[in-house]
Amino acid sequence: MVRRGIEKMREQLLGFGALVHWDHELNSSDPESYRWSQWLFLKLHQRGLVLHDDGWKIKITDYAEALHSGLKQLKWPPRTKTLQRNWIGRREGSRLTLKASSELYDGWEEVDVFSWRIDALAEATFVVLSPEHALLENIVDSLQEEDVRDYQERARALSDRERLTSRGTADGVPTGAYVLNPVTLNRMPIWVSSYVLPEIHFGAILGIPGVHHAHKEFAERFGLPTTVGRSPSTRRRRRTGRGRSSEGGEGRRSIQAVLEARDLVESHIDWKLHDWTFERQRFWGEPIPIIECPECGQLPVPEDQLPVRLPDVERLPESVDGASPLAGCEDWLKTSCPGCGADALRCTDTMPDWIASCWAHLRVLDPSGTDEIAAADLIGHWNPVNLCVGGIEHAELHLLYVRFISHFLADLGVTHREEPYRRLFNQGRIRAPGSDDDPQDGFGPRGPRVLAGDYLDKHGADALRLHLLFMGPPQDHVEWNEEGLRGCARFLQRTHEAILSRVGEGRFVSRNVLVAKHLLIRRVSRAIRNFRLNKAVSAFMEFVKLLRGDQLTPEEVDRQTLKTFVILLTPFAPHMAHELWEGIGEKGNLDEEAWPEHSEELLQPTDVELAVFVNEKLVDRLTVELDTPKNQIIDLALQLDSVKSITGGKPADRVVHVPDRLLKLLFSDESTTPDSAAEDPPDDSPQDSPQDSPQSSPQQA
RNA sequence: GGGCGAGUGGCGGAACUGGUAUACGCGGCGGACUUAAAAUCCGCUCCCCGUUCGGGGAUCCGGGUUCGACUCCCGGCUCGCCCA
Repeated sequence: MVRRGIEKMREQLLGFGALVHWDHELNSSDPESYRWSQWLFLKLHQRGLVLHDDGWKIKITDYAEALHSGLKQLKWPPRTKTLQRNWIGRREGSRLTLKASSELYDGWEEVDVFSWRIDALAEATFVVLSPEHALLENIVDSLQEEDVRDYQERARALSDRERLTSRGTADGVPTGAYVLNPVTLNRMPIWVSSYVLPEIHFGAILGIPGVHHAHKEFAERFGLPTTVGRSPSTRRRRRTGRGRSSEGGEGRRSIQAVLEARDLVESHIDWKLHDWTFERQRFWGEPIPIIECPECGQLPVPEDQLPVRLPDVERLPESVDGASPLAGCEDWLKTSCPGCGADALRCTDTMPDWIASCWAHLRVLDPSGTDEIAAADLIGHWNPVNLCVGGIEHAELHLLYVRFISHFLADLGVTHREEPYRRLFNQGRIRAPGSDDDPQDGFGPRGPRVLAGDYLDKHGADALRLHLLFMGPPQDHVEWNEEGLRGCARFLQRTHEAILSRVGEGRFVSRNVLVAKHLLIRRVSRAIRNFRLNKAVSAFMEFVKLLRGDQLTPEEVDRQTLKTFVILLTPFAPHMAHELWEGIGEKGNLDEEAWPEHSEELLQPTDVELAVFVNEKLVDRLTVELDTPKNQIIDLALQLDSVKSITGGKPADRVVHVPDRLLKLLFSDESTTPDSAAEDPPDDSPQDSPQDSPQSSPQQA
């Protein structure tokens, strides 16, 4: 089935005129290919980056700092970088160790909290723990114990999303326990709320209602104190949001120093990023190359025994109790321990599908090599990827994982660059109309599909390509519509006719044609550089329109212009371009033609048309030579009939001149509106016009 | 709930660093060719008022900065995307 899908895809790409290096094709379902996922796992395992407690995890958090700072050098869209940065969630602050106890509890427990506003510690009034917090085992007051148990039970049923969603209305229960505020020595009550996730901030939040709005809401809802009785000196600190003012900074440092001396606090960087859950219970994934031996425990599969293939099965085994279906493949499951040779079992978990795309950009360089992921010289030459094109939906996960693995491989010495993709472009998706209305009905996971093949047959590959590009800026999501497709097909026909009918007609090249040609080169090249391909298509359309219009005769369009046009068109409509290339009698290989360059000098006009404004009104246009001095332009403008009819030939009170663009003549009210001037009260308004001349009746011109 | 982004004609969208809003295409209307239709070609097409000239109003809404704002700032509304 996979093979059939690939065939189909390949057929469509060919039909679409896509240029693909087929000898670099990578099929991640091929064991010889997915062995590299397993190889990678073994390397991570070797370096101690694989964790196994509740499940398999990869310690991506070891690379948090590198992934955060590595973003700086990348030429990526700013918003994608922001998404990454937020996802990694670096926050500098302090880890504070507090003493916790309760009425009936004998002694003190320690609890760590994170805060980036330790300077406001004196204003802290409560602490909230996540329901999973270990401290809850010990110190919950017996009166509250049942409530807390219930609450923990309920929280377990919620997804992280549901827990975070409740922020504004976060619920919670008191524990009856308290911590001591080391500055004020006040007892601060400990609460439990599902809003606090166990991975973040040590699973404990220090409630400072005076600083954090959300804390204030929480405190008010449950009748917790929002201020401290006395007013500590730190209250003076201004609310500067980020706490970047020198005042706040100093306050923070001094308190920090005092607490540090008492060993209660230390600088800490908190990350939102958490370790990568690296297991799935699916059949279709790379098996995690681990063998469980009753004697030796978990051992990695030796590298020379890779790949661990998926078993050949007629039908998928049922998955029992949420275990992987692989647990039902007995022959596959049973193996021998690589350590002692005894009977042992394979790990039945498979890897997440993100993993293959973490190394694919290296493997495609050398997909048939058997000894290494790719030959070192090829990696040296091609890595990192110059440009990666992918949807914005990959901004967090894929791009984070591939960067992590790339950093890791650089540490291993496999590559010499940490970052995998130097440049990134996020293209949008094309959605079928009404995607959100009926998301059921066996459509794809992203809504109903639009099948390229249907349209290829109808109007041809070139028309479809142009239409796809012309629908909108490539970085935006657009809704599919077929309407414009005919327009593109029509454009191609007109182009065909326009070019071929001019073969052999040209006698010379006029300046107009030359300018149009260079303008086209500039527009198309720029559009490609900026990924605004829709604008390139517009440029072609305008050029063909000009060619066919009355303004140009066939005699003034030389052969070189036709040739240039065809070269520019090639990446957009390759089939048409090749046909035209032959049609205009060119023999060479079109694909090897150099990309045309435009001349900025030639596009510099000798005359420019200025817009002439009187106050806010566009009144006329004035054609002058380039670089005509301002005074001269003003004189010319004042003599225009259109201007005189309004101003009566008076000089302007003020002039704004934007070279080569516009000239704006500003008059005070009285001089342009005779009626209102007459009605104006005698005492003069404080309008400060430079030349103070309220002659109230401008004559008609 | 959070993060991010976007709102321009009937529709997709142009507008370079704040400087003539609506390029290009679709759709619509009118015309040409045709026995007729399709296809093709030509013209018109932001809205309102007056016959053309013309006048007024429009870039989601409300403020601000500026001679000048789709563009910059503040507030609001709506929609979209993502959330291991």
